[in-house]
Amino acid sequence: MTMENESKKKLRIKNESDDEDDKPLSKVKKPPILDDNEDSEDEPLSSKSNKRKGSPATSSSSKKAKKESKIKKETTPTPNGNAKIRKEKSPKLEDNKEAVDEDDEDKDDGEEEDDGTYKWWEEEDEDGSIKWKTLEHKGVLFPPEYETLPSHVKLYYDGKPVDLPPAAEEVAGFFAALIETDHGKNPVFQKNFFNDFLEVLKESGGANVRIEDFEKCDFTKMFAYFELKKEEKKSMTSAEKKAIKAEKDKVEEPYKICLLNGRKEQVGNFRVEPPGLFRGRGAHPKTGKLKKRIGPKDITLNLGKECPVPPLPAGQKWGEIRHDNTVSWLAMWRENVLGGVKYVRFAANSSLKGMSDFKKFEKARQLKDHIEAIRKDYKRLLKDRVMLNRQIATATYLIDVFALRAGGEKSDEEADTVGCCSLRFEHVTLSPPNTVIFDFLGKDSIRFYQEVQVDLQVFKNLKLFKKSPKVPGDDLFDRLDPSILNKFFQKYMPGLTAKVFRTYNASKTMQDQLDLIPNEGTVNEKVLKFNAANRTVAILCNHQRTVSKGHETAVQKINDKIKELIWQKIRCKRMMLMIEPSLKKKKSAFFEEIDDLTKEDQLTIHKLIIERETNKYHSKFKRENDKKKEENEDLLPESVLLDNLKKVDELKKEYEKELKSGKPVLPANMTIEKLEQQIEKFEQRITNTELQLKDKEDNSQVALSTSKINYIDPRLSVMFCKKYDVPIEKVFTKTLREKFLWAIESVDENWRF
DNA sequence: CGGGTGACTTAGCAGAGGGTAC
DNA sequence: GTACCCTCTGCTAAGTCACCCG
Repeated sequence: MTMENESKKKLRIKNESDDEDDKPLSKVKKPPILDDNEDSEDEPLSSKSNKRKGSPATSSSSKKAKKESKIKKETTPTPNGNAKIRKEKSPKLEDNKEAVDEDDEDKDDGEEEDDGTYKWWEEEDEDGSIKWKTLEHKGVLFPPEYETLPSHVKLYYDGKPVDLPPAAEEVAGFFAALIETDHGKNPVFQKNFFNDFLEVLKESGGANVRIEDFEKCDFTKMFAYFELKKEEKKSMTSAEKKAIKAEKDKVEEPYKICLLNGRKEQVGNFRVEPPGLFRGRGAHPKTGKLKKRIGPKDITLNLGKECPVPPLPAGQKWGEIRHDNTVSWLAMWRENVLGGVKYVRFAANSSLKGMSDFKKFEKARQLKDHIEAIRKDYKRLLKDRVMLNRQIATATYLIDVFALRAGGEKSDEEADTVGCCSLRFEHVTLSPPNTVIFDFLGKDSIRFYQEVQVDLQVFKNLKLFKKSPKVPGDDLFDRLDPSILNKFFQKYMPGLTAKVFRTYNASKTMQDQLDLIPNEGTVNEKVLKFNAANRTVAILCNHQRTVSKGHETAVQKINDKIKELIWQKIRCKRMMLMIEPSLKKKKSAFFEEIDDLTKEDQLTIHKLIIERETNKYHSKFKRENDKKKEENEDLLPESVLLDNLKKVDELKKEYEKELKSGKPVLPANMTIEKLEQQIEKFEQRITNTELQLKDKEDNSQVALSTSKINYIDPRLSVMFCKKYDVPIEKVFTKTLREKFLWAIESVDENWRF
């Protein structure tokens, strides 16, 4: 990995001198065309290539760009009434009001009277940089102290039991719990864990046995102990479980809510992350490293000046107390593995989060008014003679059409994943005339694989960007990074960045898909259609999930079910012919399928049925006898079971005969009409089951939730529900309903994205 | 003026919890 | 009532983007 990165860097440097190639392009005097309908601001675009070539700096672009966007803000016809849903003078709500909270259900009869919940979306919006006036909360909840294992549970080294100091035992335990998982089997994870483990062991005084080789460590006893504990927990009575839950709730309670400007709001992650082993995604070089325990001294609290500082046990102190009302976090600490900052924030249903969510979608909606111009421009710029402009245009195309992420640069301390700007030579394969194969790992090391047709000029450009001397490891967009791209976007619309395209295209796609759904059928059918629309969006955004363990068998089961239904149907048709042989000629199409199932197929189905029946009687017998045993009654004689099994045996014989003759036994009183009805029923069930199967298959690798939570404007879902008479619970879970309350309350069936 | 980093959104997964079939 | 399965929630890693500082 290091090697790769090394070579990447080298190649990049080499690239700079390869300017030769594009000189014909970049030398051209002509200013970037983008500006032709703007006044005359070409600098921001050429800034990076200027830098690369070390040309005399242009008078700082960023300030200008800022100024410019400000000017634009004023001149651009503001996207009108979109910004506010409803306006209201809404009083400041000086305290006392917060006495009412959770019981909003009963309260919302008179919604003009906004007691209960705070309807921020009906308020006048300020500039947004001040997040709060007062903020009061109880701080954070720390994980419990480590409890040492019973003395008989130990790590074994080279066959010998090891006495570990508690600190080291804890770390060993972190690993022991994972030995059966992919992480535990990952050599990088093992190595990183082991290094940190040895360190902790040394610091905590060492063990009775000298430990130096990971391979000689035996964690199985510890693992078994954890498994045992899990079992114990599972087999607790529900009363015990309830008691534990109640205790947990009680401890959590104070932390759950805070006071924001005097109003109650929920806190999100008030729990400090417990120590453990870092579980990086994909091929993360630091995966397995020890994530250290965080104490009060590591925590910075953020709250109002006048608010009481949450107390701590004697002798302990908070790391720092801040009163920063320009940020929306309540507490913060630095984490040791990546050196990043972790925050305690408001919950998703809080007004602050809701507001910024609303703004996000409004911004995306605003893009509607500019997208045409942007597309027109980038199509033109694809042929621009300035290399940078071509790269900007091509990247914009990829972001717009394939919903790629911006793709910022990453260090080699992280997994090697890419987005648009960081795409490399090897991630794109070109096949004339215009087929492109994308194959790379994106965010969370999720594979992006797509074989697509692109605009001819895009194809040519990609070819140009791959031109020798570029080789695998080189950046495709060697002039580009997200900040250049975003500066380009800001020219069209203030606040427009690469990620807005994803939101826009996702919501736009959803709107278009919903428009195609006819208002008919049952609620469940409509929900299925809704999910299908959702799935289109999820696919666009490449939201995946790993196929669940049981998926394969579940699919097999459904397939068996379908086969059996088909068999039943065919059987009915055969019976019809037994009653009325002349039908075969009269309705030949109808009877076409009667020989579709092979003997083997039929036999398999028979076997399945027989097996099922046998099991049924066995378990019935057992169940009834268990009950009798418990009630001290006489047990059923074996003969009861045997009688039932005899019935199964007769059925089996019947099937055997049927298989030979091709003729089922005709039940008494059977008529053509009855059979027709049955066939219809079977056909219905077959269609339903097939739909169910398709849904399952289609969904097995696609995660719908991510787009529903982050990309699809919730007002679309609300609109759908109102328009199609679908209860909102069918598309939003309880948490989502809370998160999207602002959307649920503010739109009707005519709303459009 | 560009690299680092703070603050925020977006992401998949594990485990809890709740519903359903037997 | 139990086993199983699927959905939902909580968790925390991994992105994006703006701003700050040397």
